[in-house]
Amino acid sequence: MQMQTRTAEPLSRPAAHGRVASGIPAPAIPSPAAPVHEALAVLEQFGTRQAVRRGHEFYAAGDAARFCYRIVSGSVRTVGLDEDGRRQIAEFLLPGDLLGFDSLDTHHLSAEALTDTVVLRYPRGVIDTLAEQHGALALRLRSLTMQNLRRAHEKMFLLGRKSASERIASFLLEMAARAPGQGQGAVDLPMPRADIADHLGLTIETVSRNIAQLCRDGTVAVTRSGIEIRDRDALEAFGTDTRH
Amino acid sequence: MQMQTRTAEPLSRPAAHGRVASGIPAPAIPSPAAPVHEALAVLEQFGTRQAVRRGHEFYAAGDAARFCYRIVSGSVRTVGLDEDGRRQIAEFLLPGDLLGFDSLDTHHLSAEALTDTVVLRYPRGVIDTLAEQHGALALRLRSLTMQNLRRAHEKMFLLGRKSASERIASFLLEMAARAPGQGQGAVDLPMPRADIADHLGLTIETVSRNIAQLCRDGTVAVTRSGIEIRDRDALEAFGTDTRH
DNA sequence: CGGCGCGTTGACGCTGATCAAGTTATGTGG
DNA sequence: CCACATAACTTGATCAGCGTCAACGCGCCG
Repeated sequence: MQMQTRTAEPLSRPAAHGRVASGIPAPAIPSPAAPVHEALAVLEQFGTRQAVRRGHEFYAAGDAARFCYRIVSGSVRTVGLDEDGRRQIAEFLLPGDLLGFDSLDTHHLSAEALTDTVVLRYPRGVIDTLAEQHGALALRLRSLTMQNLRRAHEKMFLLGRKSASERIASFLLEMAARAPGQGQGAVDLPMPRADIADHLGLTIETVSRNIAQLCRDGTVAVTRSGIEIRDRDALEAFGTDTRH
Repeated sequence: MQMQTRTAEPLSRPAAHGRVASGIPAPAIPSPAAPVHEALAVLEQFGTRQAVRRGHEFYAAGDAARFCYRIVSGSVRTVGLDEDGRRQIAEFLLPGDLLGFDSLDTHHLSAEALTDTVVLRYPRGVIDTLAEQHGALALRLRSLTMQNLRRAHEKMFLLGRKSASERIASFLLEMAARAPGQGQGAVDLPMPRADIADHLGLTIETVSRNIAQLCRDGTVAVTRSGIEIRDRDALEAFGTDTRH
């Protein structure tokens, strides 16, 4: 059972039940973090602060794409669901990442908060209008979608051609690269094992076993809510030469 | 050993050897086929006709993205290659399809002609300039990239979550939907089995076996350079209920 | 304390990869 | 036109990687 927050806008909702929201309008907040391209700066003044609780969704597959978001704090997953219940997580989003810029009319994936999350929310209409006038912004948005497309192709390669151990290693290295504290060190994994599995096209058990293996080798250590990379080289080699 | 054609522009080349080309400039050709959106019509006048022989490439991964293309006739594959030699085919392109609109600076995949192919070629610079002025075109291009992104997500689901037989069925149905003569009937498969395998994340043998199975069931029939769908419903069900 | 969500570990079996022939198309030079 | 070479495809036997099923441990919250 979920407690309702007492705020107004019903813009986020629990993944399967009713609607719970916490939207707080806020004017013209300058970029609080993350190196976002200058052409996107024009958007800033139209951003509205919004908080979404863990497990609740920003939007569902099939919803009209009325807003775009930038993550301020917290983390998000974009989820595709099959009629058979099979799940595919397209991507995990961390602070600074942009969300919902990849749908013009209708969202084809749903977006759910992995942890309590705060975002800046931009109305679609404003973005499209601005883009139409501001050529540089339009180009920037196109470039952004292309980056997503490139990442999607890399994921297609990972899913189609890599072994389970390679997938795990790639994933951990990717998360490490995106983490605030670069290089060797702690990597936060705000998502449960099931989400990692559904992202990598594996099962929970396989994910667990491979991480356990990395632990035994001393390549990584599991921490509360994440891992710590002990031997980056070994992690990069995991699955390519460690043939079993 | 490959014979050189005696034309000028070295814009296509054999997949691994030297350079062979057949570029014939042609002014202002109106859309010869395919329902392309009107906003793209402004591009038409800048198109240059180019022929590429089977097995030769339009561009390689890492090349500067100097041109975009529209397929007039023939067929194309976009290929990602790994240092270990593992291959991933991102998509197959048929007449009417657009190629190379998904890279701003550098191509991250290579594009190779599956069969002798004719395209209309557009210079990048012209497209970007036009897009900057012509808001509707910019929007259309963004929408195009988003469509590609959506297809990429569907492919991620296919690769991550579907069984071999489901992948084959999905692929054949997709090709059937894109074929000129819709519905039940002949589907041309201009690509070798190896390409289908590298597209679906399978091996040649598995592809062959599954198609053979469909044949035995009477669901499809193999023709020279393609298949014919005999029972569309059975094909859609293949792998979801036919548990072996 | 007991239930639940999450994670780990083990035993087993199936799907699809691998290895190995063998057969049919495609093309090339005599 | 045929002989030959090579690529493309098919088919079978075997194997292993990973999924499935099951049990168990742990932390959290009511």
